[in-house]
Amino acid sequence: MSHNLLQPLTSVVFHVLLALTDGPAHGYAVMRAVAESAVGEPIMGPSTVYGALERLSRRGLVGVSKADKSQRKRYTLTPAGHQALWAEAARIARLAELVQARQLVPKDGN
Amino acid sequence: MSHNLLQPLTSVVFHVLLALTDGPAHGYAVMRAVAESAVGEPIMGPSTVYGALERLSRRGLVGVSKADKSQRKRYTLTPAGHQALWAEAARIARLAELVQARQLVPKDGN
DNA sequence: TGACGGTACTACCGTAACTGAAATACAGTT
DNA sequence: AACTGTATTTCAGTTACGGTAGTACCGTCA
Repeated sequence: MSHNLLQPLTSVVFHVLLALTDGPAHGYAVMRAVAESAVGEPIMGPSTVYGALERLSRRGLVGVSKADKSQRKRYTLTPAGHQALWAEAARIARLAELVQARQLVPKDGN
Repeated sequence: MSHNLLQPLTSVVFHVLLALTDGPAHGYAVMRAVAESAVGEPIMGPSTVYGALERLSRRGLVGVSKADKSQRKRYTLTPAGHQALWAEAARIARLAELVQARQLVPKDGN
């Protein structure tokens, strides 16, 4: 139960959460992971990724903690975050099916 | 060629374009189709759907024409719109694969 | 005929989210 | 000391979404 009212996730948010499934990481590492998993989509600058991380922590989908004495922060996927990502994955799977059902073709030429 | 810089599409936009693959329709019909294909997602009111239609027509992804003497408008999927939907479908398929690769599980219990 | 419900669209406004550009800071190399 | 790469922050701008509400037209049924 408890339908997250956070659906659907935006692209940045999705990629950020996905990146954190590999384990905790600091922002810059998340940024690189996102850049990698979001190839083909418009490039997301620092403000986009860090902004998403901040909003996600406010919502409790990721946890933050100061890593060491450095300026770094450590971001972790919370259970709620994992759950939200899972829900989004399910949504995406549904969309993929919808598309299949329409037998969409890639616009003749090209 | 000509990578649409419109990626990724928002949920409303996706569902609106998808609805129009069945052929031209007027706004209210699109609204109902969207409500149907977007079950599980937060309900989209008139302003959301009509707003999306307006933005899409400005971008040339849908065409508009006054249907008959009534207040109705007829919305059509343009080639560009079809192409954008196709691109989004491809993106979604990629995301689905990404998720699979992580072997994401639905949060133990539940 | 006049109230009512369903169709069809429009207007307005607040808010949250994204994005670009740029600044800061620190570490290691050359 | 200059430079490159890591790591984060700030700020300002735009857009889009979503709520609420209002207009208008049509058929029907009492």
